[in-house]
Amino acid sequence: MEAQYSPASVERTAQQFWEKNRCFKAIEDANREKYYCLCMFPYPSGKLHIGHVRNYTLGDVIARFQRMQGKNVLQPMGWDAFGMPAENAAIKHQVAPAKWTYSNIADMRDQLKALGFGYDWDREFATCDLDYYRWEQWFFTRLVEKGLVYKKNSTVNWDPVDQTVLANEQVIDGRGWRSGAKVERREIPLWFLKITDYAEELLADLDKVEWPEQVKTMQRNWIGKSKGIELDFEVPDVGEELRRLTVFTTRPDTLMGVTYVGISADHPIAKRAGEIDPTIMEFCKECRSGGTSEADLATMEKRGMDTGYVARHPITGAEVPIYIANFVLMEYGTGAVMAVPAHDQRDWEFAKKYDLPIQPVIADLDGNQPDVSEGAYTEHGQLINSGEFDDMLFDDAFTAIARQLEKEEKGRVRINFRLRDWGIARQRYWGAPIPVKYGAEGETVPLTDDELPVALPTEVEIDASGSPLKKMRTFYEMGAGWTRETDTFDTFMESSWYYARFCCSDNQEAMLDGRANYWLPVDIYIGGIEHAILHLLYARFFHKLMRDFGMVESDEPFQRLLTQGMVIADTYYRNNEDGSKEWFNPLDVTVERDEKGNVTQATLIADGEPVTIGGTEKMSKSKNNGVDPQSLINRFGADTVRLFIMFAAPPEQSLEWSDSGVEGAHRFLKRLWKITFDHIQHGEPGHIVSAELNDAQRELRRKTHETIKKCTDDIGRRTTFNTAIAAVMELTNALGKLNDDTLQGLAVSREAVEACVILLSPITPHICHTLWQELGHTTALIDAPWPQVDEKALKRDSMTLAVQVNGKLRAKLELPADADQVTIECEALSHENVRRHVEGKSINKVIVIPGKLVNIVAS
RNA sequence: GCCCAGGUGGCGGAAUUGGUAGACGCGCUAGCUUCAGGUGCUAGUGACCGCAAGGUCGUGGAGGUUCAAGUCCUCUCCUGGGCACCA
Repeated sequence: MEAQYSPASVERTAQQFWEKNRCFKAIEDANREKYYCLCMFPYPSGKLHIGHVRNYTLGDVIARFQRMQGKNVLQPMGWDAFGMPAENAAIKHQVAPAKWTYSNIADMRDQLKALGFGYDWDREFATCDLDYYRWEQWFFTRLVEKGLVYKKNSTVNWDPVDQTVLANEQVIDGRGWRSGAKVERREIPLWFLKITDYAEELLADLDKVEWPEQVKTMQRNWIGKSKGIELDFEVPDVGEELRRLTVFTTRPDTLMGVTYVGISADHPIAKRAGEIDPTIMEFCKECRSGGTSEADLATMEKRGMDTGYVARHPITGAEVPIYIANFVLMEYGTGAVMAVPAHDQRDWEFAKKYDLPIQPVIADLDGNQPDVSEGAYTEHGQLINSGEFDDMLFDDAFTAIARQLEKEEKGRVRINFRLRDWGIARQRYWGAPIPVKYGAEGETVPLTDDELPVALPTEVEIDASGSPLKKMRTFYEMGAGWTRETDTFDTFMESSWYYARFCCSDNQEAMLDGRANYWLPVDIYIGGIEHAILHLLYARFFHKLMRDFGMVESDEPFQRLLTQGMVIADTYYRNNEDGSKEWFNPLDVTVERDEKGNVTQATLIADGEPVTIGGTEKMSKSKNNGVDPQSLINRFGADTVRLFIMFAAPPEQSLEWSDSGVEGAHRFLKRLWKITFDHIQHGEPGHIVSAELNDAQRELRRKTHETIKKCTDDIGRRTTFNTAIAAVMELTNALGKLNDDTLQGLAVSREAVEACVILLSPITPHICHTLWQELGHTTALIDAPWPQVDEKALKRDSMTLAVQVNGKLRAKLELPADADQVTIECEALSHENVRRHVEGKSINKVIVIPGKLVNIVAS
């Protein structure tokens, strides 16, 4: 065995062994328990970044651990290859998206291999492969047949200079990112999937999955089921077809406090008012400027204008004004809201601004009328100023008001969802073409099976003015007056079912086959918390669609979910003369510290001059605080990178990058190597004979089995890999302290060394592979079973008890493990320091927590 | 603006069920080893007081519940994620 640890050769050897023996080839076997471990596949943007490394290390550790538990493990990898960055790169570098994407994939695949991840590469695919997206097109046409697809007008961000649709991220402060032009909200017809048909089930089935509670809560809130009343105001002066103005409210108990009605600028009544009054028309136009995102809409200045029309209150018949309000959107609900300024903060602010009446109709539970001069009173309470409904509480008022409205056919109880249907059409090139054709007479028809698939042309030139497909007659002209749809699918479509395709990616005849039911559902799905809502909700929806077509049997795609935090790093910068900042990579900066370790100053190595220390932020190109995984692998090896990433923080938290932390991880692996080397040098151990062990040997043995117990729980159940690594570090520390060359001494040391190697092997598989062989094993570590805890070795003869007086620690007692309550109390009370603190006081109570502490309550 | 998280030594973090706050690592300090070190080893390291024994304070802030609170409750401040066309 080499005395020195050299990661490059160790890693090459291990990776060649795994590849030669096809260790990660997953084969369906009905007699074995399967484990499908999946990480969110990457967008092939160019190079792997540390966030990917974190994600995939987490997955690989779990996959290797489960394999050692005897499971038949599937861990695939592929590429989420359609999307905007490829188009942006095409504009910037004059390279076609397909070429750029496949070249990035080749680079990133090499990097994944260098990190030693155990993927079944035979199942790999990219979503931009025709063999993948053709099934998506086929499935879409089936969804059309089933009535789950429809076309309707929807609002998009329109850049009037570039004459193109912008994504929300391309709208910065209401302006197009490239043109700088003021963005307009424009309505165009788009394709939608009826995800709302599944709203109830998407909500209910959250109870079936083992996901973090916070993610389930976010999804529940997103789906947003609420019970309310849909009710009709009558608009007398607007003409028969617009006479009924419908709103939805979850607070019918406040109905008597309605003092105006707010409508969208796109509402038919607003349009009618605009036809009459040009200032209203102008106002409606202004309401359409700015971005479409909910954050934009929620933070913009609330503005409104009186339409001149009035609405008749459905119960009192009183007339209230109808206002156009810029925060009411036609697409959400009915495009109109009833406003109760006394009990809704947004309505309150609007009423104050436009001097509309504020009428309190809810008192607190003691019947006190609320003060609404400084803000709305939004709590539930008892009704006042509400005529026959006075003194009712929320539930009774809801029922009574609903009954009356129903009787008069002016309203009905409704379950409402916040969730909206999924707009799946994009006016972009680099995506899967939507398989629809349009006839000369305006017919819209899905393509037939023999017209499928629609291949995306890859020889294209791209500029900033929208999709080239719209200019390619060879693409869209189908003959006989038929033209093809030039919109492409939202890329969330591809990421909604790739996990299923991995089960049978070689099938050329069908989207999925029976193998999907062997592997699915995914046992654990690992990826960024930023996907908590959209991607995960769409994938759940798609799974249910596939289930209803009989392609999968399970209700949910992902049984367990692990959401990882982001990777952050220090930032350093200098201010330029023009007010901008120049950012320096942490590698180019040295940090000085005082004798306590506090950072005093940071200087740029290149010129020795100081730089400003910025915050610790998400690794990004713009802040120049990224770390290149490849250079780390070259310098320290993949195992060091994997170890540091798993050690620095638990998976859910953000991970702060630290170069000295990486060095520390490397130091630990060198130490592990040296400990194993030294141990082997000391000769062959005997067999452990429990009865013959001395105290030090017994103690190390107990530590070994405590560590096995803790690591098993930390990796398998808690997924806190940082604490598992810390436990192994403690074991190596204990191991280093036992210098015992007797046969029994070497035997317990051997058990401890092997435990370290095997427990770390999912995390640092290469070094452990080699050390295992050096320890004389003839079979490979990857096929070794996970170690078992010897409960007998865990037994202790004595215990340490903390003794508190009035909750403050005053002494520690070492007592036999089987000491009884009376003995414990006597020993605690007779301790010198305890006596000092209870002197002159009477003891009221003694609380004994077995095995932990004694608290003496004295006064 | 709305929804969801998170704030613990100089730093990353640990404390799993209300029961000894600071495991493990980084950094720093001292010493030893080595021709040398960006090596290895040993010891120390929350703050304050004290020669020591020991004591006081301490988990973003303010209250509260409890024999006991980092952990539970109320309010509040700050940071991060998501908000439907970034992936």
